Amino acid sequence: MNAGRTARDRARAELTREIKDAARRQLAAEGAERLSLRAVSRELGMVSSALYRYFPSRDDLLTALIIDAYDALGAKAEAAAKDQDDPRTAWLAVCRAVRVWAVAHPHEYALIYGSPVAGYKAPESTIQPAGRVAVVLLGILSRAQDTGVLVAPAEAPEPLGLLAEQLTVFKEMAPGVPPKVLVRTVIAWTQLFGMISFELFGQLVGTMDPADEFFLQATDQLADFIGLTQEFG
Amino acid sequence: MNAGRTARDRARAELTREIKDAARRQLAAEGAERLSLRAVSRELGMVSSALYRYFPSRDDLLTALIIDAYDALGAKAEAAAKDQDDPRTAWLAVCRAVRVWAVAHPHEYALIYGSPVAGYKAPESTIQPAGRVAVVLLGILSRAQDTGVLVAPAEAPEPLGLLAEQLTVFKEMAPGVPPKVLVRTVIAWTQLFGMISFELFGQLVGTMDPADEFFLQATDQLADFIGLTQEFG
DNA sequence: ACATGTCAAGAGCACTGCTCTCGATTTAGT
DNA sequence: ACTAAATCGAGAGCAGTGCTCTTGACATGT
Repeated sequence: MNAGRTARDRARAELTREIKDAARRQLAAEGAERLSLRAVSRELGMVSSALYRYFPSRDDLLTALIIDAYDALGAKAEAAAKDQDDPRTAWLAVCRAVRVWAVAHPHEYALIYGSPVAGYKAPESTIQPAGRVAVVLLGILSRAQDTGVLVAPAEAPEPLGLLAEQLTVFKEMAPGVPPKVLVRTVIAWTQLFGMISFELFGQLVGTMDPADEFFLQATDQLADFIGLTQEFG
Repeated sequence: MNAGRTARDRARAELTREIKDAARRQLAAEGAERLSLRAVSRELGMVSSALYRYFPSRDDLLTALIIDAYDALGAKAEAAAKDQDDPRTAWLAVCRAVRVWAVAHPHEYALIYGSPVAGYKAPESTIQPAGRVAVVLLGILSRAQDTGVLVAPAEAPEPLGLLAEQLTVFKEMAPGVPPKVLVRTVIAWTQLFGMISFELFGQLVGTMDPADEFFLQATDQLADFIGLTQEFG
């Protein structure tokens, strides 16, 4: 049973990886819709039907790519956060890292944050990797709270009713952070990806393109909005 | 030359409309990727090749649907703005109208604000309709400025350099509105569609779903963020 | 050495977008 | 009113797609 022991197991793992690599290359070149099993098989010099031994369907191959993309982005976000001590700097670094990854892998970004692929239902296995960036952001908030550099904005209203209930998931991930800050964090979270999507999907062309300065300005203001104070030397 | 005079012209206009309607039905049922010319032709009881007399390619049909979608959304936004006197109320009404339309037409929303269709390059003709919602929002800002209910936030930094230059387009559409407010408007603009995209594309499932209360809360705070003050009875 | 499970290959089905040709019909110019 | 041009739907056909099923070769564990 030992994983990867027999030659067959090793060959299988290797080929699975090669298929995903080829698929990623196609994804980058053509986009998700034009990802074709036959083209992948052609690139690998095998027959299309053989791919079905490794991925039961095109959707399963897509799922694998989606999970890999979430994980790659999540890893970048985690790395960016770890490099910084000051929570506000960490926040900005994570925002920047997410954008850098997105710009470098636009098709993979579109795969996970763009419109859902037609007829494709995201399986359970994708939701955990999908949450990694949010976990990082909440971790930063939590640390800021602990070190006293998080100052809940006075003008932010206290969330009530259903909205307060919906925060429970986040409360557990960032204990001690005031609910009003959590709401603003969710706002900032959707804002972060909203900006990147607009940039990558061409909505900013003719106005805020290139978006570097706008992005810096926006994430900085969002840090204020959340209540992440500047640290003093 | 008189448009729509001959029987042929009328028949052509009619059929063009029917093709788009059928395509929209397919879009709603299956999504953009699965929009098939053959299926449309089947629904209309004609042969697939005949469709090419009306739309030179599948992409051209998509373009027509995209423009129609932008126009439909733009019309809703304009109507929502016209119904309100108070700028802040108008702002909230437009945000709400955009979301209502998006929820009612998720596939059309995905078509215009989701990931670009593979291999599809948006033609010039789409950029004017694409700007309608932004024009409405800037109009509200401009009116707020004129009536004195727009109070530029003191803590917002003054945009400099490239960022200040990129605002020129918006300055013309909303004369008199301070640059710092324009930057925040763009932030709010990306935020609005970021939230809706997250909601429609399933990123909020398990947390802020349903997103009604969150959306209300967010748009309200965004109004503050921009500087749209509450009006007093 | 043998039965078992796994593998790539190939043929085939029902689709797709798109092109071209073919007559039929309608329009526009004289 | 007659004719030439433009337009139309139909049909065949090409190259591509995802996917299924069968076949024969190979490696695996006993």
